[in-house]
Amino acid sequence: MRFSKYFLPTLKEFPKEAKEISHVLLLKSGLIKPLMSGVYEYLPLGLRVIKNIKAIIREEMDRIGGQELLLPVLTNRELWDESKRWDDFGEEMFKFKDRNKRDLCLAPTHEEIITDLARREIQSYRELPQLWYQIQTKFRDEPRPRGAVLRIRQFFMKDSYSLDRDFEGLDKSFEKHYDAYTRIFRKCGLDIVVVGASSGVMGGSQSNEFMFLSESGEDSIALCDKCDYAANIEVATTRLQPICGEKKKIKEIHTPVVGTVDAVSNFLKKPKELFIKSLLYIIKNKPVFVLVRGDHDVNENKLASILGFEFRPAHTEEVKELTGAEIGYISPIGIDNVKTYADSNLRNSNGMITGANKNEYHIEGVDITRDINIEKFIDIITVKNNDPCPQCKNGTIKIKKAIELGHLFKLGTKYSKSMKCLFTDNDGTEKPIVMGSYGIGIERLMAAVIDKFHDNKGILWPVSVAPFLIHIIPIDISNDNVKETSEELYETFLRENIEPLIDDRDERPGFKFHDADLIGIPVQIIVGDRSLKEGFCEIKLRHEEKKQRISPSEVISFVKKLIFQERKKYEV
RNA sequence: CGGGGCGUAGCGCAGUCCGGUAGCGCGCUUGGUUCGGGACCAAGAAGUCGGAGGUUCAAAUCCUCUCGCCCCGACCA
Repeated sequence: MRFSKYFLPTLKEFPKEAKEISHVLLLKSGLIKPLMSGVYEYLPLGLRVIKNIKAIIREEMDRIGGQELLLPVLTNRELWDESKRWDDFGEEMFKFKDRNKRDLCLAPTHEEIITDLARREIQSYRELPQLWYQIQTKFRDEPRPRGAVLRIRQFFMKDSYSLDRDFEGLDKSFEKHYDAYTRIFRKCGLDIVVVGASSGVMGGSQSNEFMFLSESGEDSIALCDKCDYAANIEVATTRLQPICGEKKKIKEIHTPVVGTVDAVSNFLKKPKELFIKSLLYIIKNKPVFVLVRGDHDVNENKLASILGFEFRPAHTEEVKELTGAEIGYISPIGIDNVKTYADSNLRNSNGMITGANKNEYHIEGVDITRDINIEKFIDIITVKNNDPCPQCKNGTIKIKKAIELGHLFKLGTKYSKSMKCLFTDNDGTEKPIVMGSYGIGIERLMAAVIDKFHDNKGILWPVSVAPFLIHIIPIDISNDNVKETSEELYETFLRENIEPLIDDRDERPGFKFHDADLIGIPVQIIVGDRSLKEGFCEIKLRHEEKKQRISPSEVISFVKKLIFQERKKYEV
């Protein structure tokens, strides 16, 4: 490709709207352009990267027996009503009506479409298992798109769906994907942490996320510093030492400060873990107390999965009406008609402090078993940095930011049951197909690669996804010697089926070097009059400082060797 | 949805407080000089001042409404 003809609008200045490094470099190096909030145009250079990423994914999906297909993006409401997800997705779905006033939506994912296809076409256990995948555009009306392609409303996703006869089959399909994903991300040069995760609106049992550690990430994950424990903060647990204070009688104490744990603990000069934080929720129109230790917060994601999605924090007035006190001075003590759930870590604690249900008063000496009627102890807190690991003896949890690149779900029979996707097993009975669903966000993957491979001048593409492998930089094209040599190299590489980018623009060297470093093509071949007179070109890897002097006739074989070596780094 | 910021030439911005009919840098066009890390000189082209309404002799500037974008939070496979 000739730079002079290439549509590659690099920016000279830093786009100030961009905060995350991947966002900055995607815009600055002319890979993408914004059209509207959360929707981007993929320019030629960016599309090349996306194609390479897709190729890696296809290779690995095919390797595990995946069959690529293409599904509609435009879908009808009826399908989504069957799984109840027309409502569950809610506003996040792009919904509209056709000319006949029929409800349609742009598919945010394709479980329903796959399930519908399978129920129409799969009849017998003999036709199972199947592993179907698609790489295509999906739509989600995100409340807040952010970080360029980190969270967008129209995006490419590789989604695969496994159809199995039983749960053992599902386990196998799941394992296959686990391996394929590991290979895919390794080929892209990314280190990945696999974490246990919540399945949310997808449903199903086991769910694993493939996380790329990055400060740009929107997810928080809990990692143990001693063992392999890793979980999304939405589901991460801990095992705190129970607080066993002195057994004493409960006693009211005056606390004339704002009713936050922070303020009261400061006022009483008592550590926060001695407090029981009482929160009042309304679950299915009924008030419920939720108790957590003062130094931790409730995890509403856990709350939802245990107590159901229909919940909300109680309003100030409701709290006052029920307890007679402001939020901050409340507790279940003395309030018998409200169910109370406590975090498991509060089990057996005593000598605790909690609200007195009277403004500016707390109670001390609380023994949770003796003084509070607990309906059930449940895992309900958000894990914090330095909490003890729930899995090993002496590990400590560290919280890290991460970008979710892939997600594996064991859907089980959620969709096949509700949509009657049945097959006849060898015993003659009809059974629901056991399903799994496995996604990878393509643009996020691209952003993650940039996040990992960049320096202060620009991107350093790994050869596995690089838009071009070779960037020929003639220093001065008005010099015949330079021009001829670089053109000859260009033509030769083309004949070798390696398409280089050649900067044939009549620009000054510095200008070209800056663009070259910005767009980050792995191998730079610098052709200048000065060095040609001494009989060589300069070869430089973008990610290394050193330049190597190679005579023009040996450039081709030298560069091919270089590329071969670079490729090895990303082989699996 | 809450908080903050911003819409003026292709890009980045000044001008808005205090109203007088639009400017700077980069880029672009033409000519020339240059040419190993974002060159220089000269001449030029290019703007519904996001949109609508209002106040005024006069609005980028004041008022009302509205559309959009970005960032933080809430939310979110």
